[in-house]
Amino acid sequence: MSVLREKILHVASDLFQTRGINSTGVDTIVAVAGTTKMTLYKYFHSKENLILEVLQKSHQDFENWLSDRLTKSTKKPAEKLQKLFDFIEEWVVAPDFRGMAFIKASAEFPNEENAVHRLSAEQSRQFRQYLVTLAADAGVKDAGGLALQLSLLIEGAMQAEQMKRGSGAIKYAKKAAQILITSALK
Amino acid sequence: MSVLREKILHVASDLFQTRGINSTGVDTIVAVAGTTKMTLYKYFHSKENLILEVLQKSHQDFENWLSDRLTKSTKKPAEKLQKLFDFIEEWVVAPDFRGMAFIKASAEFPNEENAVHRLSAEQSRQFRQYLVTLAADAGVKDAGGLALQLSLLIEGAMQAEQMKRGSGAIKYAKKAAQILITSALK
DNA sequence: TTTGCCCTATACAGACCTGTAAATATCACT
DNA sequence: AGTGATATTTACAGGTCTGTATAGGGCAAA
Repeated sequence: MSVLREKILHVASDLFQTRGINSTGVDTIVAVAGTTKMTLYKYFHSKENLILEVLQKSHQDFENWLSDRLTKSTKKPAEKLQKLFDFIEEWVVAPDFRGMAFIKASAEFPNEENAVHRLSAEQSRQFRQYLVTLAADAGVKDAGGLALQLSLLIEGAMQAEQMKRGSGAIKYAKKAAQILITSALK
Repeated sequence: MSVLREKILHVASDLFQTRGINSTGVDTIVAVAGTTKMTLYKYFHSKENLILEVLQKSHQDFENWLSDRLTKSTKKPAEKLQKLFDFIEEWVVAPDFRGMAFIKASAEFPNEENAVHRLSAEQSRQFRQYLVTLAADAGVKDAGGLALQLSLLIEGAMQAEQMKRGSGAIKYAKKAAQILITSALK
């Protein structure tokens, strides 16, 4: 894959998170990436297409990172659930954390028929599904229920942290998760 | 206050929620409201000003409604905390629910120095502060902690519900809240 | 040197955006 | 009838947006 293509993806991702998607023009993207619109439109045929690719990359990066981290930390399914929030916290307190991409995207494109909104909803569903397998492997009875609750805590904490850095939301989310997990395992 | 002024506020609030703030032009607002730009700019001197007023109105409407509902339901502080999620659910499942305004606004204006972002953050803080008093009155020791956790659940559930209506997120948020409240009261 | 390929530079079309100007219309009140 | 406040109409200025057209630069391989 072209180096320019990846550069554009990376720059666009950064600008979308820090300035908002609709407030970031393609002119700004190519200027920061050090290329021209012609090249951008060669690789991504429209801005909407670029947005969709940025979303997918962001989501994949996050899920890959989390999944790697979890599999390397322990092999016992029950412990994975316990470690989950440690890694989420690690992700959130990283200096380049800018919020969860699909949450912002769905806010900027509220129309349910819009392609960006649909992808965002799909990614949210996918992430929750990943939590379901974690919970099920750990022996939780209502895995779907616990996964949904944990996803609310995670997405809520990320939302809170990007709204006000250092709010400590993730710390309390972790404590809440501990209680909910313990309760669900009984 | 002028009837046209209120009409503009109402229409803008609706359009901002359903189409997004940046994607809604003032031309569209005045067309739907049945008036003209001149009138809009007489009452609200800029679009940013209009956005800020819409945000404040939305937030006040929500807090007034919730506060009224709670004070009328019971006088025992401990019961208020229990009833809280019943009313939140009632609010969320209403057919005209479109998500929490300040969450979307902060996503569309991520810059921390932006006036809209700052108001959103302030409203988020304000809502959490309201939960703190509820928890404190109910005799919770770490009222701030529980309030933060409940706010994560509420904002997460609202986010999930506006992303996909009828997701049942609020039901599981309620169950989680029950567990967290019980645990915090011990 | 020529061919082919990737990228750049620049300009532009057409649409939409916010905000304003100036003249006109409506209507209540005196 | 006349006055003043309020709202409408139409037009426009100046800017930004997405997407495209056109011409050329740089470089590797034949």
